[in-house]
Amino acid sequence: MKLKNSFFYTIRDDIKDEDSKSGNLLVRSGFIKKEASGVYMFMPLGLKVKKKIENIIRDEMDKSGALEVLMPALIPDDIFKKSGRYDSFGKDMFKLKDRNDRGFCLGPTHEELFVIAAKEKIKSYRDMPFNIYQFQDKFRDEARPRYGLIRTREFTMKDAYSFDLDSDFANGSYNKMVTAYKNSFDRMGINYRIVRADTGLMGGDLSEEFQAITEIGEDTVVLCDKCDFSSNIEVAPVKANVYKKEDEKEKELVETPNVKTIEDIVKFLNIDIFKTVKTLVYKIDGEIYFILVNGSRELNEAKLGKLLKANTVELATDDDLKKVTSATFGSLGPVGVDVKIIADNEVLNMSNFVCGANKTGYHYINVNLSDFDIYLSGDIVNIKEGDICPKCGGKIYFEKGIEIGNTFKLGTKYAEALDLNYLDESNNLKPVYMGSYGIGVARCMAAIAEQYADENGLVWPLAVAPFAISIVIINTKDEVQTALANSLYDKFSENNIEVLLDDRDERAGVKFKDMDLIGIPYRITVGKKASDNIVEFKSRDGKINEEISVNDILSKIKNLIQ
RNA sequence: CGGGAAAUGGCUUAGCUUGGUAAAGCGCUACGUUCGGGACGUAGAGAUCGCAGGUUCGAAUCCUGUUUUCCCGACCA
Repeated sequence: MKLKNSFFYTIRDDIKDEDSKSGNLLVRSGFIKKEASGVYMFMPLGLKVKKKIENIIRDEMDKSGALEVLMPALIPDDIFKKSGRYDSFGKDMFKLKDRNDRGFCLGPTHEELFVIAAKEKIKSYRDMPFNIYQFQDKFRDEARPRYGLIRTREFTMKDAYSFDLDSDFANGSYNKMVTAYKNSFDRMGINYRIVRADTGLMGGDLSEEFQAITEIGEDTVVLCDKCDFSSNIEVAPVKANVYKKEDEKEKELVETPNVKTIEDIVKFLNIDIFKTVKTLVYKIDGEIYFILVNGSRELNEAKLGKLLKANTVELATDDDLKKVTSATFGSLGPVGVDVKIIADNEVLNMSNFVCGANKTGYHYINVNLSDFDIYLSGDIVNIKEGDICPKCGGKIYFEKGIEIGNTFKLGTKYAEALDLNYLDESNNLKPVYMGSYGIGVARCMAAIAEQYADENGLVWPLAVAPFAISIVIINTKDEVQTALANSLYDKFSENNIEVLLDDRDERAGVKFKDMDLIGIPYRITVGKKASDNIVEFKSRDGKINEEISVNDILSKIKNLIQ
């Protein structure tokens, strides 16, 4: 590509309303442009990077034996009604009607369609295993698009689906995909961790996420400083602190005016936060519960929901609370209330603790488990930094992550909902075991931009860079320079090396700044020494900066890019 | 969906408190001087100030509504 007279632009100023590093740089460098919240155009260089990422993934998918297909984005809504996900997606689904008033949606995901496709083939146990995948734009009307390409409403996803006879075969297919994913992300140069995750809307038996480690990630990745434990915080098991058992004292009512929060009570009574119990009020499937956690802990609603096998878990309102006690938030506790009480495991280890007295402005001190009844207990809190690793006893720390890939063992959930069965050797009808596997293509692009950028702009790893080399002509009026630069351009092109020629009539500084901003890995500068057949060779990461003879340049670059 | 902020030439912003129909830098056009890390001078083009109402002799500015965008949170494969 030659820049003169081409569709190429950069923007000098920071972009208003594009605060993330990757979003800002990708827009400034002219790779993408925002059209609406969470909706982006891909410009020539941006599209090139996107395609590179897709091709790496495609290559690894093909190597794993999967076959590429393409499903429609426009999908009749009744198949989502049949699987039950029409309602569970709710407002996140873009819904529309055709001219005959038939309901359609823009596909938020494609499990249902792939099941229908698979039915065409699967009749007998001889028809499996296989894995089919696609690159397809997904549409989700996100409540809050953000961070440039990281959370958008239309995005390209590589989604794959495996079909197997039973759980063991399904595990084999699953592991193949994990390998393909590792290879893909390694080739892109992404720093990532594989973490255990919640199965969420997809359902199924197991979910793992590939989390790119960045400063602005949406997810909290839980890691151990000693072992390879890694988990999304939403499912990280917590090893409850064990406290020294004290002799039980008699509980005592104390006046605590204006004490609302745990911090207030810790200050007011001058006690250790670990001696306090926080009481939260939740409405779970319509019923009010008091939830007890140690004062230092944060409740995990997903864990709570799972413990009760509940469909809806929501914070109770003031009105809900009035039905069970006259006390207000800040003075609630488990003693003397006619409400089911759910306690975190850690609370079971506590004694002589402090909690609200269900009388506004009062707390109890020296409360013990014998002072109230616990309906149910379990692990219902978030792990926190400094906690003991549930696997090895090391120390837990957090990183922020962007979910770039996700793998699910779906089991028979979709096969049963959508009647995907096969006949086994003994002529028994059995449900198919599925797996589903997604990679967010543009998220990978954003994650790489986040991980590799510096103060001058983007720094693409070679594998995903829009071009391997840029050639800058210092003085376009100098015929020697122009001729040399063009001959180098032709030579690289002939050797299938992707090259960008900056032949614009701009001052040298402008071109240098632009080449840095768009992050081309290698740059050749054709300047004063062109007449001596000498050019400069520089790498974007700063590791190489030298003068080199044009006779050596091709072999040098071939060596670098293999 | 809760909380916060913002919307003014292509981009980034000033002006708004205390109403008098728009300003700067960058970018763009022309000419000249420059020319190895986002040059400088001169002269230009380019904005019904998000939209709709209202108050007023007069609204970018005050009031009401509305739309859009970003940030924090909730939600989220």
